[in-house]
Amino acid sequence: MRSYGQYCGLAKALDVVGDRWSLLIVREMLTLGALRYTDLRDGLPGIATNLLADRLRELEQAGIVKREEAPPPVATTLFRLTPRGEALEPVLEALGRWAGPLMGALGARDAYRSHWLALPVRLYLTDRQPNRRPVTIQVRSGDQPMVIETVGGRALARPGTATKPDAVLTGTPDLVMGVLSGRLGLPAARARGLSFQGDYAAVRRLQPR
Amino acid sequence: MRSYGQYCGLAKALDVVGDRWSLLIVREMLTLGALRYTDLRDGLPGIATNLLADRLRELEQAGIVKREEAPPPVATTLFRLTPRGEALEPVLEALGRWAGPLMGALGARDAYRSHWLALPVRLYLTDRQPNRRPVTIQVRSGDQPMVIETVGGRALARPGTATKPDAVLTGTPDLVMGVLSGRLGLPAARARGLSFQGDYAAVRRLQPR
DNA sequence: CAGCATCCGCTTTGATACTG
DNA sequence: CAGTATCAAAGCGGATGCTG
Repeated sequence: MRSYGQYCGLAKALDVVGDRWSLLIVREMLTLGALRYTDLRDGLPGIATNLLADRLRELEQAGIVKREEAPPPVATTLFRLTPRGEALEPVLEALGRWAGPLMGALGARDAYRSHWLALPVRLYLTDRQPNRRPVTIQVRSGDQPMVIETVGGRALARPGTATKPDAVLTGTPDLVMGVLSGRLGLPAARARGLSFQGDYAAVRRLQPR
Repeated sequence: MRSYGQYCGLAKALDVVGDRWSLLIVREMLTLGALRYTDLRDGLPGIATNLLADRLRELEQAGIVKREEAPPPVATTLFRLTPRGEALEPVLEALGRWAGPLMGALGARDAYRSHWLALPVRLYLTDRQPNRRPVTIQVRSGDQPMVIETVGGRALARPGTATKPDAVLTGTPDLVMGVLSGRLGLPAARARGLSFQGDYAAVRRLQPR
């Protein structure tokens, strides 16, 4: 990106992360940690491969991303956020929170990856009964199953399958997100196609903050 | 901006405010309130006028900016943030905070407008002795004089001149910002060309949070 | 296959000139 | 004052090719 050439913090920040795709690349690594080039590409549907390579170079130059050689037997390149890159979390949080009202029904052209659930779950959901036993919720939406677990008053989502989840949500991501956030009641979500099994109270322990 | 086409809050937010210049336009209105087209242009050195017109239209469409007809005798168009636009403040705050380390010495090609001081002062400075009488600091840097005043434990900056300021800072914006933030000591700033008169303790009451 | 680089058409941006 | 018009340059998206 060309510099704005303004002595202003906001402009300087945008000089570095204001390029198209840059913050979404940060999102991927903030969500999943160290990633291979191809994993990044899969998590960023729509990006041109040369742009991904360009951005990774620029972010590396800016000290936001570092490149690691994975040890054998994998022997591949891994991309990971530096501490400076991780420090962008409050920025993504603020933007994501502001975007709340924009997350309506899933559009016909909207791509979705299951792991995109992890960031909002971690940043915006709390466990309103942190002293009871942890809750496990299985989500089936998108390209892979996800598990949401509560730990220490917070909620975390990771790819995987739970053995005995308290609840299972299956359906499009807008319905799943709607129910998890409490924005959408269970009957309304079911009417729109969500499949729900288990204990709804387990879901209601999660609360936006 | 073309949509990323991703069902993810961050991507949806960037669909709306990720365009080049958009957040800087928001900065201007968040800092100064309702503004005329030409005032906006003056506060955004480097923007092409057609781009400013385009962005204002897009931001208006997105419900972030509204257009007002100023009453006579002014009879001009004013642009102002809607509540939805003002809700972007935490985003600018997070980005600005992250940019701290990027605000080194003023670059040869960096433009500067005095009122850019207002946002960092309001968002990052507190009065560490809120119960004492308010402090007034005059800043002379850039295109117009600015006054910083403490009120209710916070600091505010506005264009203008104080009659009897506790301190007066004159010099390049990097030195002024350095001294105000405490990042730069007074002797070091003076050695680099800052002119300081008055009570340094008044400045030291301001503290980054 | 992972990790790019190159090429090409299209869109966006930037600089400047002009207008009601 | 508040834009529109025009045109060149840069950036982006998509396809494809190359290399270890």
